[in-house]
Amino acid sequence: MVQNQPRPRGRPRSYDPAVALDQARAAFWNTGYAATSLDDLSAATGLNRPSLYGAFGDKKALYLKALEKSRAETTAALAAAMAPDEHLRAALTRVYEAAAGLYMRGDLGPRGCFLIGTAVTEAVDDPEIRAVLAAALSEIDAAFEARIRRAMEVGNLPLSTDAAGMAKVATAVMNAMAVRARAGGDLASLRAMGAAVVDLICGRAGR
Amino acid sequence: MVQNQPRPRGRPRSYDPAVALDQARAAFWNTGYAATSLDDLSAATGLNRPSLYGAFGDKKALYLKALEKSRAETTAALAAAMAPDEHLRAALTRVYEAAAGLYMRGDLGPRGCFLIGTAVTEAVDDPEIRAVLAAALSEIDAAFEARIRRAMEVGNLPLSTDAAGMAKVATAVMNAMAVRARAGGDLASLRAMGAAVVDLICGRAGR
DNA sequence: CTTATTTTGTATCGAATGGTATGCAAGTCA
DNA sequence: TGACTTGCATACCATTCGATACAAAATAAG
Repeated sequence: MVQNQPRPRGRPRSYDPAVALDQARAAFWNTGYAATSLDDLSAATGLNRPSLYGAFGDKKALYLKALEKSRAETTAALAAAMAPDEHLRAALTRVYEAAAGLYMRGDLGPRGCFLIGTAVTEAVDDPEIRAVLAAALSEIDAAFEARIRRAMEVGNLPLSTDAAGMAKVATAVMNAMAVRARAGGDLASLRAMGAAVVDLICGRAGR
Repeated sequence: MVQNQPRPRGRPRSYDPAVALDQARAAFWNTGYAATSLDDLSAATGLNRPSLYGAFGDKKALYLKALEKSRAETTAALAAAMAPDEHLRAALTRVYEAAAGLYMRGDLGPRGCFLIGTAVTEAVDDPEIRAVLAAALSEIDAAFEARIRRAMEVGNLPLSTDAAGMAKVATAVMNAMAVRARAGGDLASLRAMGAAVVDLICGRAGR
C-alpha cells in the first residue's frame, strides 16, 4: 500500500484502473479478443474510448494487460493452493474443486479460464499472446511438478514416478475443464473429471 | 460416388465445394472465427464473396459446415484408430501419436485441433457452436470409454476401473495437446504428454 | 439459333470497426 | 485569483466489415 502519495497535478480520474481492467477482461472473457469491440469494452468499463486509450493503450495492449493479470493470478493461486503440507490427494482435490467452481462462473454463461478461452485462438497468429500463454502453461506445469516431487520425497508417490509427465497430465485436466465449461458442461461433470485424474495420480485406493 | 449424374442446367461451377470448404476451414483454423474476414476466406478459397454465399450461405453457416466436418472427421478417425483388437496401450499410443502429429501441422504454425482452437472461444456466446463442440467432446469421451470397457472385459484393466472418468481424462489430454500446439509447444512435449497419460491409464509396468 | 438457368465478376451498400482531434471540466500550484 | 496540468466527452475520420444488386458469361434445353 502506497500511503501519503502527493495528489497528482491535474484533474483526478473518475475511475479505478484496476477495476476497469477487470471489467474489460470480463468482456473479453465472454466473446474473445477479436469479437469484443471497443464499444463493448467501453460499455463494460463505463469509460469512453479516449479514456480507454489513455489508461491502457490500444485494444491489443489492453488485452495483453488482462492476459498478463490472469497469468499472474493463476500462478499465484496455484502456488498458494499447493503450499500446505498435506497429502497430495488433498491438495490436488482442492485445486480441481476450486477450478471447477471458478470455471462455471460467468454473467453470460460458464466461461472457463481466461487464458484457455481467449488466448488459445489468437496464439497461432500473435507471438506476444502465444508467449504469455506458453509461459502460463509452463508455470502451471512447474507448480504441479514441484508438488508431485514433494509427494515423492515424503513417500506418497513411488520414487520411480515420472513427475514431469504426470504434471503435464494434471495441467491437461485443468485446461480441459476450462474447455468443458465453455462447451456447456455441468459442474458435476467437471468435478468428476478432476476426481478421475486425482485417482489416476494418487491411486484409487488412497481414498 | 454418384455416377452418370445428369449435368445440371446452368453454368457449371469452376471449383470443388469440398475443396473450397477445406480451404475456408484452413483460414478459420489459423485466426479463429471472428478474426477471419470474408476477404480472407475469399483469398483462401479463390472464390469471390458472392460465390461463397451461393455455395455455403453466410459466414456463420460456412463456419458451422467446417466445424461439423471437423467433428465428423475426428469421431470417425478415433473410431477407426480404436477398432483393432490389440492391447489398450497400443491403441492409446497410436491415437496420441497421431494427434500430436496432426496438431503440429499448419501453414502459419502449429494450430492444434480445429474444434479446440476455434470453437471454444465462440462457444460461450453462440449456442449452435457450443452444441457442436459439446457433441464432439461427448463423442470423443464415448469412443475412449468404449475402448476402455473392452480392455476391462479382456482383462487388460481391473473391473473396478472408473471407465467414464478415465475416458474423460483421456479426452482431456487430447484437448490439452491441441492447446499446447497452438501455444507453441514442440512435438516432443506433446508426445511426452500422451505417453504420460498412457502410463497412468495402462500402468507404467505394462511397457 | 433462341431461351432458360445457373455461376461468376464488378461494383457497391450501409453499418461497424479501431483510432483520434478538439474543446470543456476539474483539479493543483503560485 | 489566474495560470497550468490532466482527464473527460463529443464528434469525427478513414478503413474494413459482412452482405448484395446487377450484368456478363457459360452451359443445357428446345
